[in-house]
Amino acid sequence: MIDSSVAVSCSNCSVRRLCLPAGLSQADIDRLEQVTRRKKIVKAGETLYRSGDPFANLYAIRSGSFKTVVIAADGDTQVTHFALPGELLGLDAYSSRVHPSYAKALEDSSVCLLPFTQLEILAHQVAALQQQIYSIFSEELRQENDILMLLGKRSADTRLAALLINISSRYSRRGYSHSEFVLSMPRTDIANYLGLTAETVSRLFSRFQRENLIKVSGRAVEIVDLVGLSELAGTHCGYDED
Amino acid sequence: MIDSSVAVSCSNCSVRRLCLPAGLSQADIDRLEQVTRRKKIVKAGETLYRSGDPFANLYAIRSGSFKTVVIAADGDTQVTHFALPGELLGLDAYSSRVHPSYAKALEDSSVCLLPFTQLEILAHQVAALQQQIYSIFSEELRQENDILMLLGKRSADTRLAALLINISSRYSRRGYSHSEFVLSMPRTDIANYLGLTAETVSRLFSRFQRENLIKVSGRAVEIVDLVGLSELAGTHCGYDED
DNA sequence: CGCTTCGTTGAACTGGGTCAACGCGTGTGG
DNA sequence: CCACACGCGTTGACCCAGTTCAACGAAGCG
Repeated sequence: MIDSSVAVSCSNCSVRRLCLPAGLSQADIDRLEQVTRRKKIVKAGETLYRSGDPFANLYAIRSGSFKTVVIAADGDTQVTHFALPGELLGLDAYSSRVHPSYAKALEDSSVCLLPFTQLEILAHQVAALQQQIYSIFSEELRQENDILMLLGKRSADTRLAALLINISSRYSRRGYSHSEFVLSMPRTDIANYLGLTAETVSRLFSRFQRENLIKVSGRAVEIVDLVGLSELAGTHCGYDED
Repeated sequence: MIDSSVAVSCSNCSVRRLCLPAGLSQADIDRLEQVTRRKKIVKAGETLYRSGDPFANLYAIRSGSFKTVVIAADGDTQVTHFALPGELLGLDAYSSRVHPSYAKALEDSSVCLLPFTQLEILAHQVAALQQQIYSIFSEELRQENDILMLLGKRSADTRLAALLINISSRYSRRGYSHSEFVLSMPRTDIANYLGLTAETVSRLFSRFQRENLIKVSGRAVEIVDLVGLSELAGTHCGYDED
């Protein structure tokens, strides 16, 4: 499973500016690389970790994308995140020492393993890294607030609009087009994430297209009227659009 | 606003076992107390911090309760937490250095101020405290997952049942009865939190009483049939029932 | 090819929202 | 000390957004 031939250093990793704190010296980066050397390839549909797995690593996504899913006692599931390159998985496992959710690759993906105990030790020595960890935790909490807001009281069209804008801004953040992208997840996952049904999501895609907000062809999306879509979404949940 | 006469040491604080990591030495506790000496009284309806306030402190609730609320760009609000004694407020403000939500006291309350920069320094010196901070962050994320699950696909009765069980277990954790308690928040806040309307919540309280799951009288709740209520809630979201 | 998964669309149904009335407690001012 | 108002909770009647059920086309894959 673990392919060390994939090993690429942090300093030339395509997502480095998202993973690394700004103020790290070259020496610090070198030390971080010692900790993060192991990479892993995960094929589409494979799980990165399962619910109940012992917590050992955080995972930084280098390429591809994942969904994280929690399973209720009655077997019902809830998609809690769509994770894109440069984002971190596994933070919610620290306190219980067990992953409360599972992460499944939506497409062929590669991740960087961050053994948390080693990271902890390094963070203890490098203040900037420590702060970066706090910052990631905190940012994660803030984003959850946005999702709560979305699921709490919003109509179906608002939810989908907000998701599209969110994903758009996250793609643009990593340097890709913010107006054209290919969703890596099926409609059912989008529906589950938004607390809707796949049918409703499908109808909304059609309606958005009819209203000239977007163009859709399967999973390929082009945002035609960003302003209109943002208005629908209510501007909040725009996250950080650099 | 800040009343230092309220100052009580951590070592005899009634919620200490919730705030403090297990493995702290007396010397470490003494040092922590240096950092956490300032207390604040917040009357019912007053805000502890507002959305947009600069991030300076975390707040540990000593007594009373709070709701945290995020405000969307369009002015719509979402209650994201009900915080009870022993719980921590303000973690989501670290990354942006600004509170993304506001916290309002649901009843007369008192909190303990934790200046984060000082806490950070201390945590750097005391590993157990560092781990406790990670743990609290992580636990917070895990709990958000549960709430997401709730708002995602659950019916109204399931949501309310899950909230009641959640609150019950949190009260029992701090040593109070898990079967009888007084909700400190109005119906409208419960409804907002659960993504429902006050009318629906009210009807559900009535229905639960009719079905002999609970007894309600205004905000006073007695859980009559915990098993039945748990089944309705789907067992998930039971959190930690010690 | 046939089979399965995915997306779309239509038609009918329903859970929860909306609107409106009312009751109860509390606080306030005459 | 009472009258009145205001906030909060409850209940009823109606309605609609989104679900459910079902059919069907398209795309990926053995």
